[in-house]
Amino acid sequence: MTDPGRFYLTTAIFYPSAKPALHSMFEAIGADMIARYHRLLGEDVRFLTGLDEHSANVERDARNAGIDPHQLIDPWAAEWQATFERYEISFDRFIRTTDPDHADASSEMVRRAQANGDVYEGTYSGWFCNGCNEFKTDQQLVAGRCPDHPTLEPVWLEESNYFFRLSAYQERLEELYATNPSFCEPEHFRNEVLGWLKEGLRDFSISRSGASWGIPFPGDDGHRIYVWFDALTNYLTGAGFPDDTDALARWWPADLHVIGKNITRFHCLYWPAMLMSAGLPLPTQVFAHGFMFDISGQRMSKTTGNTEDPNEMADRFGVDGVRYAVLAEVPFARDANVTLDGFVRRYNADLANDLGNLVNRTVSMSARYLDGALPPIADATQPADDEIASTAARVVALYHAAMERKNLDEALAAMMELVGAANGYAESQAPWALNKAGETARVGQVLAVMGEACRIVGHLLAPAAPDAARRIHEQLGVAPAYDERGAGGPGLSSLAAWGGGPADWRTTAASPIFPRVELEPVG
RNA sequence: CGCGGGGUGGAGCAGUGGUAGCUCGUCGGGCUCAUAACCCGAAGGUCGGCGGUUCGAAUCCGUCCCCCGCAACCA
Repeated sequence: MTDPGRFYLTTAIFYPSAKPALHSMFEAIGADMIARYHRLLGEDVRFLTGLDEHSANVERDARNAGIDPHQLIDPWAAEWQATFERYEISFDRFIRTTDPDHADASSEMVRRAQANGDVYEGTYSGWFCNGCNEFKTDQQLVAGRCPDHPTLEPVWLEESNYFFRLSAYQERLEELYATNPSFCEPEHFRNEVLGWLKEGLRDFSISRSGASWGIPFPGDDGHRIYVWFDALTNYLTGAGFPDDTDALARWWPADLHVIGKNITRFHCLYWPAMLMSAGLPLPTQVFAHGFMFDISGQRMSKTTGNTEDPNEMADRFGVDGVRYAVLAEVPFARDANVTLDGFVRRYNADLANDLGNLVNRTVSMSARYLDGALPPIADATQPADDEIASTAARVVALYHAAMERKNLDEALAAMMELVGAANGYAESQAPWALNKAGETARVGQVLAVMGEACRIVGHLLAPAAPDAARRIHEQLGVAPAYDERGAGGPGLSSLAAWGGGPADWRTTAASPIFPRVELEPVG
């Protein structure tokens, strides 16, 4: 039984290159919104992300450059971590699979599988490229040739390596999904997993010989641990496995693995089987998100050059702008076609025009008409006022429900509904006209309602765009209720309750929080 | 017949039996507190094709076409 007050979540570890592309940031940003949301709920959150560094490509590129793999990868890792930090990804640990404690964890997982009789020596066969010095899958080969070494004929090679007896877990995995279907969400990806399960599970290879880059295979120095016992185990390393029993008791099993939809097979079948073999409890849920595609439906990737540079985007419309635009534009559970212009339009429409302008007009009028002093919200009792209050309550409920299902875009759409209602309220109440008519008391009530709506919106925005949320509250004159990571607050239900504003509420000076961004001229 | 997802106004999406909705864009009007922002209204779709069930189908059934993903260290 895990402590309901704690929440341990992870992203997949990223396959490194010189610097992260937008699609990698998408997963980190989505997971970060979930992490921050749970901190806002008052939970003790641990958030793990990092890099998967034991790739054959890294070894090969380093060898070609005549350097140690670490010389190649360390600057990359520094660049990734810096970008994650710039993007306010509130990780507790940035794990690298080359970290020493991770080698211990991976080795221990292999040893446990061995002790449980789930590891055997078998024969792996496949197309081997002598240029790359590695096996290639059918899909990697282009017209039967290695794309990197088209002049070389790949050879069919067999090598002896170690296998994990996944097939032995067929029934237990079937039982897992029969009793606990939400282990894999969303449903359409679970259906796919169930399909694979129905087809029958095949043992998978867990070692490679001949490589020196990687974690030595326990009991056979000629082999390195291959992929999954290395990569998946990072989630355990990040929780203190195997030696830090206190941390492990606190954080394992994980509450949530956020992953890309392409690796559901490994997280939803391999991983639980590995944990069963090791005698460890299973995570609560694996959530697979969709992908971003460019406008023509092409998958974004560095090779096709159709991805965006997250640092350039942040230069253009701010870290929070990018975070929001990406989260709002892509349904987390599904694929989406995206464009840079689409992100800019989303930013302008939602953040600059609707939300930013709402805050700006509220704070401006408060300063101009009331010298910044907002009266108690309890004075605002007209039907229109009550209507905004009930809209706020309904929106907060929708927001929670959407977050519970990890429908991040839906949560933000709910937030925007309150923004829209508040802008409509401003129009119908017209405090500028009331002021002209000398109805000062009513002006105060209307602006108090608008300020209160903005205050709540700020909290709902905080997991997605933390810095912008801080600035909104600053201009409203609302003291920070939690730290920069969203922790230490009284809980979102009290923060987002109508009437939770400061007792003696003083707004400060208005200045645009989300400046409009011009669309770049075509061509 | 391998498995899964998808095909809805110019773009992106919601909608699983009862007058087809949202956001952006476009056009018209209003307001002037505000970031040329905000508010209201309008135009625009035979819901991939065909067949069927039903009083009634985007929604259920059948069939066909097209797109995407899938045991790979690609998010």
